[in-house]
Amino acid sequence: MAVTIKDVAKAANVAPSTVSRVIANHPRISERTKKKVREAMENLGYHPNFIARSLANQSTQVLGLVMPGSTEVFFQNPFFPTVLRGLSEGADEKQYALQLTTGKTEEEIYNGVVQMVQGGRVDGVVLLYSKVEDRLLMYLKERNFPFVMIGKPFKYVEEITHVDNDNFRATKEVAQYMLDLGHERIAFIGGDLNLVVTVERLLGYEKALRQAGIPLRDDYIIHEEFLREGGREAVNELMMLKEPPTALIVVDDLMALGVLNTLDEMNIRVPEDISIISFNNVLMTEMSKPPLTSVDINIFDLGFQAAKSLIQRIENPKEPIKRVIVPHEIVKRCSCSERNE
Amino acid sequence: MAVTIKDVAKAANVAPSTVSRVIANHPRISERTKKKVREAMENLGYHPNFIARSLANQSTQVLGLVMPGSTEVFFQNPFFPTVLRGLSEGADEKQYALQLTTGKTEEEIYNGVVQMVQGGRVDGVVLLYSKVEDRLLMYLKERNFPFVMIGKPFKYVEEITHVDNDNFRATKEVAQYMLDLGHERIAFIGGDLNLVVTVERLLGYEKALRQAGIPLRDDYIIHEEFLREGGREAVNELMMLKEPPTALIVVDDLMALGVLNTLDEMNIRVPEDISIISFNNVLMTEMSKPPLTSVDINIFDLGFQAAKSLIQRIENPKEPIKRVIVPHEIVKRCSCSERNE
DNA sequence: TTGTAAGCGTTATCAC
DNA sequence: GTGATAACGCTTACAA
Repeated sequence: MAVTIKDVAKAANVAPSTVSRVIANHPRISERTKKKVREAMENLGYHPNFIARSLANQSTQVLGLVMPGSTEVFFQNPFFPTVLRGLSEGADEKQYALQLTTGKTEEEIYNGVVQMVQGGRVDGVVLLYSKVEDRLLMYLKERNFPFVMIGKPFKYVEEITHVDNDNFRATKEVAQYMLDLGHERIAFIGGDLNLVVTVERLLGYEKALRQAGIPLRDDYIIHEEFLREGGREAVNELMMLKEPPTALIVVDDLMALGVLNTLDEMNIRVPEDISIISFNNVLMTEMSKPPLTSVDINIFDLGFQAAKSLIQRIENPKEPIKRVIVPHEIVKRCSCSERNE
Repeated sequence: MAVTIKDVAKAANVAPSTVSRVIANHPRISERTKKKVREAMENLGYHPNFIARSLANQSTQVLGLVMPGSTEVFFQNPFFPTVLRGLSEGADEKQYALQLTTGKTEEEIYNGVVQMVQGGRVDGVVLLYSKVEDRLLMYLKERNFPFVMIGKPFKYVEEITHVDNDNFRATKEVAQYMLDLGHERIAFIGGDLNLVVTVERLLGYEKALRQAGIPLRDDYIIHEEFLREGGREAVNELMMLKEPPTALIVVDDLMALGVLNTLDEMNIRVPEDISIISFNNVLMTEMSKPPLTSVDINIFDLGFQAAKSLIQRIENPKEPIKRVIVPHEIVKRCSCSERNE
């Protein structure tokens, strides 16, 4: 059995409560006893028991991370490890630990989170996504349980602490960039329409075109659920059109890679024949052929800020709801060029 | 305040212990009381408190995951999310949760794990790597704390539960494959020499060449710590040689991608001028130009088996140490061809 | 079959 | 300043 606070107390000839106070660095404890107790702790190799502490405190110093339902797809995306690294650093700074939800289906995940929350395993929860329809979100909101969302809430924007890019503006800028290069036949290859990020980006794209007086075409807007394969599919559809686009806006680098591959097989050159821009700016964008122009959304920061916001929310529940917008930036590489007629 | 076992007891007109027994599905409880209690739980919306349970049981149903010191590099590798998915499924099956260690430096991680372990936060620990020299390993081993390693232990192979590929044999096969294609000038581009996997693969490579009667050349063996950049570096060195190799064995797909890029810049064609094979068979290998021949090491399974082995170890500490070897397979794509003189 | 009560390792509220 | 003691929510002998 491990050495407890009582053992230390005995060894140092004080009461357990005194030991507890020394650990907490309570102010009114004489330096002498502090030293005495600390020595005893050292000698016995004492380490505080988190579980007991959690029970007494009603707080665990653990943050729960919630993946979207389609774990398999999500895990494949370089977005995940990077945001995780950000979360990890943010949590670490304040001495919080990270716990993952497991579960493959949406149902399993929901139940897992409910257990986590009601079971008192975590002090707060990070939603790593934002869906249009989300039971879990409603659950957390109703309980008033501390949570933060990475992405923009579909509803209740003012009532939910979240960390996000301005995806609407980013995509508007991206479309404008293509317009400035002389493109007019600009297609949009989006992801799962249940994700708010897809919606936001689509709206930004539409806005830019509309402002430029270019009519929107349904056949230029495609949504694919899977990343790599999705890219292939989309290109196949678009290139069959009588008037194929000369520029593509792709909502994910991985998908863009699929696009690039398929285009290559079709002997369509990038950027000479068609321009491509995508989102996330993950490592691989540098290594593709040609290197992809991509919007850096600061994934690490998304995670880092989310952890910090959540912890703040946990520790100061009275403070007002916070929204953090992480800046983005178009990183120009070699996949876009002026339109050649 | 949340609803507790006592509230349920009151509502059902039984003692708290009875409620506890119902939860545990204790055999000698009458069906009638079971029903009564369950209804009360339902009505009150009762959820067991994991923390309290953990304290009473001295067990948390949580597994700790330990990253190698160089978190940043590790997170970038597609290996990580895949192994995590495997761990997640393995843990989920037995209703265990996953907790991550945070911390950037090796020192921070070490302390984090010690806290986790001594603080009773986790029932067992997964080491996601195997290093030649490892303080943490020694620490866990000395305490006899349940843990499992993904990779081959450098020492105490018989005494440590681990899940691994047969990397020695795999690399021998890979080298043999190159030999069979007529290559004799085969170079090896390895990773961090502190990782056992690098060592094992190097040994397999050497063995194959020696068996074929081909003298080992120091200048054909290169080790790089970082993945992408490492690939570039290595190619630069190798191609400067008077007798550059005609085949490359690269220990990581990501590194191989860097290799491919650099080669392309040098106008060296793959596989016409040089053949390449790498390890891990991550998604990107299919998408590179040309698609990479790679050794599938079943990363998901490594994680899955690790979780299962660890849980078994936790629940049956008496059982003998287990070693699981996950099979590998060379997935032939387009980056290797017969040697052209 | 069920109830009583001690215990898990802390923290926190009183006293002194 | 420090020491008793109750409390956190659950499990588990031991009784009944």
